[in-house]
Amino acid sequence: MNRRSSKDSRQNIIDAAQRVFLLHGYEGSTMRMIAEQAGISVGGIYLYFKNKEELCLLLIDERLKEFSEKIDAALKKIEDPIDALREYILLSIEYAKKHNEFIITQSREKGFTFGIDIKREFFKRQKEVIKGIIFKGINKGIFVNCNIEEATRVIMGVIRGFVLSLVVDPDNLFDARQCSELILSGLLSRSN
Amino acid sequence: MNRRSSKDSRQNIIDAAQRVFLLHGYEGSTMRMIAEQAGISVGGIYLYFKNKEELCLLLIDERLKEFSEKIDAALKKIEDPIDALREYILLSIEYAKKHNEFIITQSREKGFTFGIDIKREFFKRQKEVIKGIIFKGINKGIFVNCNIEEATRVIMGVIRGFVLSLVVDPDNLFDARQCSELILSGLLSRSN
DNA sequence: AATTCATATGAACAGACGTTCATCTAAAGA
DNA sequence: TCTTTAGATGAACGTCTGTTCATATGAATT
Repeated sequence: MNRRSSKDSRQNIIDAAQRVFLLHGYEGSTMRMIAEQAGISVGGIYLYFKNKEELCLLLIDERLKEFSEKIDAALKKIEDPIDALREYILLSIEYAKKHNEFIITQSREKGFTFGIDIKREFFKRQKEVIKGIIFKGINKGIFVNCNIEEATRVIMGVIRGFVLSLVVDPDNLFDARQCSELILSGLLSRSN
Repeated sequence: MNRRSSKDSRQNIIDAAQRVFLLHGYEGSTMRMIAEQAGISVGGIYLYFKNKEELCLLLIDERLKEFSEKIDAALKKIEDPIDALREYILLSIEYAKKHNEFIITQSREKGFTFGIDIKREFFKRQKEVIKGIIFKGINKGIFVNCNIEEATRVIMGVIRGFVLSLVVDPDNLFDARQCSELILSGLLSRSN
């Protein structure tokens, strides 16, 4: 039992948990698995985290924040609403490929409460981002004057469709580019 | 301990399981819960079903078959590919509202691959149905000449997006009608 | 009434999991 | 060198779950 920096140990646990949750999901991951991956005892985890749930919630929070920052950074550099929306969809789908496990996490088993506040907050913010892009597009006369709320829901729904397809039918994923073009031409384009 | 018809008891268990899985998901449902709902002892369940997994798989199978039959019956009466596709999407989304618990099923050991063989078979058949509609539409000159495989993937992805939204963000569901119009106009329509 | 049959019961079992905590130990400080 | 500190250990605990199986019981038959 070597003495290690508590900072390192904490990070080791976090990294290990990320890997284990990714492979096995929340319920399928045990603290023993995570401990092994982290190279620390199972009791040692509780020196840093209150419990399994807190550990997972922290990861969810981090990942979703990370995504939001990525999006903000990317959109800051894009002026054209068409390019912005296209970029949003593509980034979303790319991110989903890596972190879908935190979106479809066990909400049902915990009575829809597990991480639900974090996710709701996240969805709310993403919704505002999309609405902002659409609104700007309409103002510039690029997009049709549509129901922004509804268009936003469709876009988010489509991205979620990709997420779920990753999980249940990974051999049949639609093309991210074609999908963004569908939304641009079918939902928002003035060329109709 | 009253004597009951074994047939009734079996059905009671199935009905109860359906209700419990719907509310709590697979992992969140215990055999004790199901037994209570069915009005039978927990050991009594094993007189009819081998185990929890078999009970759930049977339900998944039944529900997906039921849906397929509904779809087939409805499409049999529709000649126009536009109406057919529209009907397909609407029926899918309506059914998802009632039975999404069998599409997003997760177990501790198998994660989302629980029941995956049944689901794969189901997806395969639905894919053929959609492709059939698109193919007919193209032949009649109603739909654009597109990549049928990819169009099918997009359609299935969009429906899955609705399914997942039901679970993680039920307050923001897109409108089924608008969505089917999006697909019709943005993906397949010759009016572009 | 006694026996058989069909259905049911629920305590007990085995296993698994998250968590606790008495104990340990190496490193740092006095 | 001795004491303190910081970090770690892992067996044990309590709880829960799926499943088993010895036993029970009411209805039907003899």
